Amino acid sequence: MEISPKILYETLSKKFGKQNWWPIDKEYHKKNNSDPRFEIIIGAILTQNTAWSNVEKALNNLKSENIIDSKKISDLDIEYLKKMIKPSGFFNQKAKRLKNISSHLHNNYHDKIDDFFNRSVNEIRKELLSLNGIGPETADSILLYAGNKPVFVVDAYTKRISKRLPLKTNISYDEIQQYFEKNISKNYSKKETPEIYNELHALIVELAKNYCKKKPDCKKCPLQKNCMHNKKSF
DNA sequence: GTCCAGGGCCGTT
DNA sequence: AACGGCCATGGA
Repeated sequence: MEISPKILYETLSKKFGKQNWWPIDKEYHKKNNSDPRFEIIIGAILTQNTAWSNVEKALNNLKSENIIDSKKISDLDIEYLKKMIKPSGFFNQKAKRLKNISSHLHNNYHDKIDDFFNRSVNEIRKELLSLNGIGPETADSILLYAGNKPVFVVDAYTKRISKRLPLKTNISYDEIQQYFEKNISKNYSKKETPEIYNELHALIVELAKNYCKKKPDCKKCPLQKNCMHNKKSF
């Protein structure tokens, strides 16, 4: 059976249900009158090539000191910040990256995340990519999950699945992204695309963690009928 | 002990 | 343009 991003989304959402990304502690932000979008920005950097369970430990350390805040992080002693985020790994470079984007938001937008996001996707994306430590996936995660922009996030899992199924796309970041966005925007209304991108990326992560692993577990995979990966003819 | 995780940078070819 | 080494912790 022919596979497309649309079929992928329908099949996976039937199998796994709603994913409710980005995982966010809403109670914390209500209590502290802080902006959950900034927690997403921080989390997007901390989770670079890192298991989310480790990111949660780092985020909890920051929350216990109530420093999920762009001004506070840009003022914070970097050695102290390293200690706080240590469980998330790569803490030397990540501490720099966190201070980097925090001071950018503080200096240029006076910590007003609304002003940062209230522009065109292209403008925001270019600005994010210009910051050291923010590549395409981190930028797009911030755009989609914090900014609610219609941007599909490509990660290592998406590349792996695209290659195995295979989907009719090359494996570069931009080509896969355009392929998904073209197909989804063709099949759904403009209003619902951010939500579809949100779910689909999270569903792909779920699929890759449980079935389409490095060593694939194809026996009960929900895409077995669509996938050519372990078929003899392929 | 080994492998892997919701990447990105930098140097080499 | 493409590729490899590097960054680091914690759970399986």
